[in-house]
Amino acid sequence: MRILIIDDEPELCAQIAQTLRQQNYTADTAGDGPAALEKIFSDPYDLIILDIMLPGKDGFEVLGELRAEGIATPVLMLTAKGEVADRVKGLDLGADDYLHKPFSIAELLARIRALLRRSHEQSSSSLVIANIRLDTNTRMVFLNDEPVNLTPKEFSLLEFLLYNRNRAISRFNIAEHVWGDAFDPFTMSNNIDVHIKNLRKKLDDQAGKIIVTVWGIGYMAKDEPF
Amino acid sequence: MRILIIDDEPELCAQIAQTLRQQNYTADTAGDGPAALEKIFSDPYDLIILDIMLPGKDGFEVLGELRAEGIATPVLMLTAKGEVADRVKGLDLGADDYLHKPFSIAELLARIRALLRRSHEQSSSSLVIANIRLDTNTRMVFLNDEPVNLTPKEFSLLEFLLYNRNRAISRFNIAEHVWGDAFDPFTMSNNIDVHIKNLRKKLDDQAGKIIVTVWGIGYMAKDEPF
DNA sequence: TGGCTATTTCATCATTTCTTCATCAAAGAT
DNA sequence: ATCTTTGATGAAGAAATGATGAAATAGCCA
Repeated sequence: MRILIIDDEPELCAQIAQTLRQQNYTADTAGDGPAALEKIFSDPYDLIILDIMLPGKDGFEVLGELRAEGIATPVLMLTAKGEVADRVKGLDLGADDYLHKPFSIAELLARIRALLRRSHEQSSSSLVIANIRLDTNTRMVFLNDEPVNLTPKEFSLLEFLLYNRNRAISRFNIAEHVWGDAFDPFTMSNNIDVHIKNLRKKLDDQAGKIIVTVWGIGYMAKDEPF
Repeated sequence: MRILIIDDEPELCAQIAQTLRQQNYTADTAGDGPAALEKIFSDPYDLIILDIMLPGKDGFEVLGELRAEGIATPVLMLTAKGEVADRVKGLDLGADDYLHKPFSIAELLARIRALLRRSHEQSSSSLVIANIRLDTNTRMVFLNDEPVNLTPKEFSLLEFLLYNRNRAISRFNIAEHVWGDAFDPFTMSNNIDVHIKNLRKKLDDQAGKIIVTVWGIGYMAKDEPF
């Protein structure tokens, strides 16, 4: 699950992002409206945490632009002001929930779970491809109904590939989603390739039948032998 | 057993919560309807203690929403008014029992036990895994039919793991369920790990055969050696 | 209060996972 | 066919995570 945190206090952003990553979400941050919108448009998120008070373009404007573009991602707004007027304004614009600063991390997590459940409640928690089944709830993966032991990174990587099945995914995209902010776009290492290799090995994907290499682009999880 | 107390008097909430924790329940509290619903939806409880008089959304509304969402958790309603009308209204919505304020703690505990017994009487009170048997009623644990002496926290932890057998459970999840509100998400201590260690020792789980470590996530109680 | 037990914290060690790097293999271009 | 670019692989060091023993603190009961 990808979550974007939009707040002008870097420490708060970092703290929330770190907590979310510990919960196995993929968390990105943005310090102002334009940066946030750019990230959202370039690749959609599952949830957006949006502070009302932002320099330049404020939270309401960001929310308004989002909805105007037809992006229906759930938005959890953070507010220091407790006025009803703000609340109403946000609701009109399509905010999904509110949280007043200061808040406890426990409460934030509870709201996030509630919003994600609400928006995803029709979807199953199992991603299946060929003889592989990945359960996003229990974080377990089965190969021919036998559990496979994946490391956290391997799991997230496979989850992301399956989530985008039959679509070629660039390494940059993978890094962005699976590693989030914690990834260095200038690294020369072939870190991702190594994880792909390990995944293939564990999934007995000897000929790269399931995780296909897309030359010059990246990788793809393939359903059918086309 | 997780119990949620919904009342707008913080002292009463705290007092009940403390009493329940002494009885080895996991008790959370909520001061108003929305906060309560949030908690209930984000993770179900075994019993809900609900005051009728709440600021904003009253107890009946909360109960109505719960049942509308298909949540069948037993609800014990607290009421200061003794009217028959209220009683009928609550029963229509699916309240399971009533208690008139002021009440004695002893009576509250008796009702709680009765409700929990009633809601769990069809299900067995024994959780068995490998050569370990845990009885949720008597709070006793047997290893090869020999009683094992577990502390309250150890028991709750094992109970929770067994209740979620063959599912990887995160430390956060464990903390949330076994410690409830009384847990600090920012603690740096490895408290849970220590309890796991002690459990393994007492259960003679030398190679971590029963309580398995799920790297990067948490722990899992494993049935079969797959 | 004092003594007992349970719980939490802390420091350290052990293990697993992640990243990097060097080298080899494969695909595409000329 | 050869060259260039891109991907695959094995191994080693770095980093992160978990296990453990012991000490400190908190909670309970007489």
